[in-house]
Amino acid sequence: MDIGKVSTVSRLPTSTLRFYEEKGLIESIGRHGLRRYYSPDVIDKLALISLGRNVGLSLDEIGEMLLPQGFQVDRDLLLSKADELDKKMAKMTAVRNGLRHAAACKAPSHMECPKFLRLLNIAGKNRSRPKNRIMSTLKA
Amino acid sequence: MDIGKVSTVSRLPTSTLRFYEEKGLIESIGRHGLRRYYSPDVIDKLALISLGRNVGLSLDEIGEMLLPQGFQVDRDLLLSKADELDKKMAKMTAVRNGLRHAAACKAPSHMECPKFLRLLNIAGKNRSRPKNRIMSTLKA
DNA sequence: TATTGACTTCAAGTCGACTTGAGGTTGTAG
DNA sequence: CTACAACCTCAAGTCGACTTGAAGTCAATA
Repeated sequence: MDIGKVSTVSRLPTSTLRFYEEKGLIESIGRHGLRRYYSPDVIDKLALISLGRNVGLSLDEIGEMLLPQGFQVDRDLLLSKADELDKKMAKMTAVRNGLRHAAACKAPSHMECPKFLRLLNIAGKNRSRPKNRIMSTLKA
Repeated sequence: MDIGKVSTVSRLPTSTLRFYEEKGLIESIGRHGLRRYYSPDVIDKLALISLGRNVGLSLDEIGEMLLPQGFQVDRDLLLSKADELDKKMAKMTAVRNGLRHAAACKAPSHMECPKFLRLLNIAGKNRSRPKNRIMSTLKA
């Protein structure tokens, strides 16, 4: 497939595909003249990358885990990423509960509502800021 | 408290505190000369902000929900953010499962392992890229 | 064969979330 | 009363993840 086809089926702009290739996340199977050609396999790989981005992994993190044949590398890394996801989900659950409570609670100030504070303090454990960066807005 | 105290207890640099103030996320209760003074309440608010950042909300999103007295604004917004968190957690669960499977599975290529693909396809539903941006690495 | 639209490269721009730096002010310990 | 650490402002820089733009190449259709 050429890059245009990959772009339409993956729903990613060609600029992003070139950028991913430059970063070593995907590779073309060759060129026809200047033009990149891709194996259809790239589609699944791109889906995996998008999924990773969607759950908050950086391109570098994804790159560490993603060899030509899918997720791989040392199993410990994979498992530790899985654990990180679990931790983050625990926090997200607390925040979600806090939001639902705030939406339901009649208290004038949530900062003084013990239930609200309790919900969020559970998650407040381990309150470190991320070392490098941000996360997608939950648009996804 | 002065900004230095807030910084040490919140574990956020003063530059971040000034930046948050500029964005309207927090406010000082006044000045002594040039120097900002804060009510102790700001600490909880900063904890809420950090928590929000940690689970992937942008400062703007947090700002929408965070009035002087904590989470507030229209309940529908709060509930829809809660729903977004649920959706993202569903994806994260799928990825986590995929990672654990990949770590355990002896198949040479996960891209051809039906179990792996099935795990991730669950999450592959609704595969759109976020409109604006990223998410913290899971350092937190 | 000439055009055109899809491709190419490379450099620079953008956005969110901060951080850093230069240059200035001030509350307080000595 | 002076030194100085801690504050201040404002502009510019950084980082990840892309996007945009200029300028060029080329395969396929008219």
